[in-house]
Amino acid sequence: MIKSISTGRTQQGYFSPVEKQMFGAALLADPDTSSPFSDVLSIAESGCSSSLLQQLTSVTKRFRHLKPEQYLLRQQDQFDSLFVVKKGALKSYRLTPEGEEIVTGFYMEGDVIGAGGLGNHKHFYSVVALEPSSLYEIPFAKLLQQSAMEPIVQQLMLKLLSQEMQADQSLRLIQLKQVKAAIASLILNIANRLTATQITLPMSRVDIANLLGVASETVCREFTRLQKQGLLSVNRKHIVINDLPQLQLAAGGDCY
Amino acid sequence: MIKSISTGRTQQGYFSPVEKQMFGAALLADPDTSSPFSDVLSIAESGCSSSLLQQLTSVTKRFRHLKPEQYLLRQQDQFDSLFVVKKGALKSYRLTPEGEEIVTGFYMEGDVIGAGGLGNHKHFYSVVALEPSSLYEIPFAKLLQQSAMEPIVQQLMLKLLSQEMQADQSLRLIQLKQVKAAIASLILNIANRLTATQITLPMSRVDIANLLGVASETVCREFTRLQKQGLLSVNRKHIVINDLPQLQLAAGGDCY
DNA sequence: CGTACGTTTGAGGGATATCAAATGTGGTGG
DNA sequence: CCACCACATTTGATATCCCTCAAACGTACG
Repeated sequence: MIKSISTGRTQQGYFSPVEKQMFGAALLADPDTSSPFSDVLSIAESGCSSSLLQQLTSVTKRFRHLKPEQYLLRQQDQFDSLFVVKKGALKSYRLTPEGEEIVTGFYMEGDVIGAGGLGNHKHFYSVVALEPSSLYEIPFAKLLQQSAMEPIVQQLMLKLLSQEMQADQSLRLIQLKQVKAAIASLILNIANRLTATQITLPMSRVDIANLLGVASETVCREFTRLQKQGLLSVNRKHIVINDLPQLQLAAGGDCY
Repeated sequence: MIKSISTGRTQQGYFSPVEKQMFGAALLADPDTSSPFSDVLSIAESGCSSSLLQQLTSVTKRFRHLKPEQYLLRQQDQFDSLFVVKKGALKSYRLTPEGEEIVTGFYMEGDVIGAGGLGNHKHFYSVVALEPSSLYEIPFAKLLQQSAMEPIVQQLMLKLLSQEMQADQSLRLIQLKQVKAAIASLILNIANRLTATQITLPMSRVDIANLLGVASETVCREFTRLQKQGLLSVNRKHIVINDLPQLQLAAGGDCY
């Protein structure tokens, strides 16, 4: 457990800011249990009680289970549902006209996937599992067809969208950093989510490179450099954080 | 008028993709006129007719007029309203802990501002006018309090959010390009919006640099280089497109 | 055991940053 | 209307970061 990393805030797509409540954990509460909803009341930031979650869990139509390299959805797929990651890790990406992969996000427990496709009823990226994963499926399109949506559900929807928006913003900010700082941020973020100083990355060096828009060799070299400086121990995908304060410093502060 | 640039799609924050209808123009229709709504029926992508616009215009509480360097909103401001640009140009930005400005978007006619703040009721960037601007104000927070929102208005809201999301995505993709390609994309985008081969940039070189995450000198040099290659004529903020096909090529295709 | 693939390391080149200075340009006050 | 100042833009020289091509190295998997 890392005390100083864990700020008690939920991250979206690895890079979300600002949320103060364990928002993701809320949705992760098993739909057929009834008690753990108390965490969640703050979602709508009103006293709206558990009806919100009941609404949601009642519309969580089914679950999806994916093996590594299986696709959750593909670019240009019709938008039908939102997904919330229950367990596992996934990446989303687009292809350039030249066929290069541009990774647009990583998703772990509690993250919401697919909100961006809502506007024009098409997803604009593909999502594939990096490890065995299970997800909640929320039939969003169906919700929209209802003549009048419960206001509290509306608020949740909007919150989901807004969260994905902020995740995108954060990702943009990461990309502006130097590679070393970006990687430090990435490691800190994952460690934060898993509340562990010792993590196993779900994604490859190439995936990280494609997220940051740099060459995979550069990612390797920066990992090596962070290790030589004593901040990390790196062995393939196994990472151990050795000097947390220095790593935070290298990340340029996790302030954004 | 540039034929080949004008694809008839609306851009959001300069970089939005995908929208096929003149979405912005819809909202720009003067609220007290009654006819020019026909363009707009496609917004909700159903045959929902003009009730949508009536809803919207009925809630467009008031207008905001800003002189250059006046602020529309500030980071951490409470979220109350969405804004739609009627005329002018604005930029949004955040400050790094070191006080550097990170430009998060430019906004022109028809663009929507502020959707990202919806989730946690706070705006996460400041927005300032680059030139004399006027905006529609949509009291969004108030809309949310209504016990049941018209489904068609819900759809519009979601579309607005989704559009801002796609704009963010597009911006990320731009940032991954080389500076030359990014600048070419920027010019093409503005020219596209204004349907003119001859444009006056509303933003400074520094603003562009802060958007792309590069040094302002680099932006200058790339402008110069594009001019030397005969693609553009550059005089301060006055830009003339001389070789459209080549410029599109330099942008890496406007495919994303 | 061997192959396939992801990772790591090396050398050289290109793109961009940084520091510095020159050049306009618009605005302000005389 | 002109002189001057403040500021944005442009250009130059050098340093740094990152890319590209290449090869070596492990590690997992058949």
